[in-house]
Amino acid sequence: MKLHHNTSDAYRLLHNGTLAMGRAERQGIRVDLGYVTKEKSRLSREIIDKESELKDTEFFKRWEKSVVKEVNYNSAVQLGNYLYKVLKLEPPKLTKGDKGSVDEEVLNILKIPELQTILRIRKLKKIRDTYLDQFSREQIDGYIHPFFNLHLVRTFRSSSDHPNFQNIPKRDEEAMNIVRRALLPRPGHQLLEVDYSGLEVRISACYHKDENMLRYIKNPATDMHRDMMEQIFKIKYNGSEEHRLLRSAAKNGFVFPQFYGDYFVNNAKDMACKWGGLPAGVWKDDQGISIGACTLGEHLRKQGFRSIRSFETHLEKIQQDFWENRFPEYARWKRQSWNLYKRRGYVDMLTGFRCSGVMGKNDVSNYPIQGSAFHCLLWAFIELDRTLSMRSFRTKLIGQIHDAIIFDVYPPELETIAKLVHEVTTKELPKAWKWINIPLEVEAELCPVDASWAEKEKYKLIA
DNA sequence: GGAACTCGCCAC
DNA sequence: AAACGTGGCGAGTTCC
Repeated sequence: MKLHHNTSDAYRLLHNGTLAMGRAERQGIRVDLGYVTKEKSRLSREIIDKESELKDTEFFKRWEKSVVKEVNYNSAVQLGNYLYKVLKLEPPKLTKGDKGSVDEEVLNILKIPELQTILRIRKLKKIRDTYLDQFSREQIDGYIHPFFNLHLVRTFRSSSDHPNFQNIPKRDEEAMNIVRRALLPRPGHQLLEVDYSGLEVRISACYHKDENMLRYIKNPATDMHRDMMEQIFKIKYNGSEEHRLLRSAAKNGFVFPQFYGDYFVNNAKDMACKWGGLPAGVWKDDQGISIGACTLGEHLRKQGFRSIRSFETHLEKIQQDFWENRFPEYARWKRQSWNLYKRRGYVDMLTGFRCSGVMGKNDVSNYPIQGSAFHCLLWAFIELDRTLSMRSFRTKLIGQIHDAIIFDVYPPELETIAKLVHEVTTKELPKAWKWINIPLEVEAELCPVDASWAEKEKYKLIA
């Protein structure tokens, strides 16, 4: 596939973006090296403990007897052989290469206590070897300098490496705390993160201009994920913890995958496994969906769904309704883009970039949205970087995560910075790019002075 | 000893 | 008819 920055606007964005990224790269991010060293050895101690716990089991001794050389419990191949060939268990799920999978989901399903130990070790190793190790390896005088590449990604998004600053743990509480605790502001400064809310969904609306989608975006009283949750589970949203969980199942298990081009069969399976706590295997059969204790399963059973089949059929209808009635203009835009691509061999982005070459149906609609959503962030990043250097602020931009900017803030400048960021990201950008037909919103998080990136708190940019 | 592959897992 | 988009990186493995 080929990419072109075929307008001077697109060229300038890449040119100025590269310069701005370069400045952030040179600034770098401060690392607490003493902490990293101590934390790595603490993790190593726990790994050794768990290891001896594992090696002490009958499960492991049988494994040792089954192999000629030494057992490596970190090896997916060896674990797969042991579970599915020696112990002759039925693989609940296969990998892309058609072998028995041994990922986290599968190991949880198998209900073998020793596999929990392996999962624990995997997690600790991930934290130590992928994140903390990278920080100590890449740091120079106590600062890491992640690269932000603008020339590597098919969609004209960015990527980051050495170390990758764009995949630092966030959702897993423990991993998040351990890893982010290592990243600090400059002495006497504080870290600030500003995120665009729902940027890709909003940018998609700039392409398809779907009336119903525009209503959802423009009216803060409405919530498409809540509506989808009510439709899928046939209940009225009441804001309880349970209902919030079901809303997130609807959002991340149906709405977003549908936008990206997934379909109801996968949605049903995925929702059942991830939010219903159900083994993947049983979904192949026409088995009951109330196995185990699970919120989602409970609700579905109450609604009269007795099998995966019936839930699938239900989601099939919802999918139909989703594209035919809820977002018909979005669906039309997807079809039109695909037809246009088939005639011309390329798709253009609203930001002046062109993707051409062999693309799949989903790519044709996903690439322009993903790319130009990032370009919004990039435009704001360039503008803020320019203003901050021109006015000799001591606050610096130090990184970017697709729809978020990370600042190292000099506290006396905080209020000025907050106003400026809000102005540039939500007001100036739509003035510069007339095709933005929706309001843009940002959310911010701020760490206390001298506190690590683990200590983010919600922060209002404007009063 | 390195390239290229698979698998698993982190982010948006 | 077909069926989820973009990355980086570590460990294990195989091949040259």
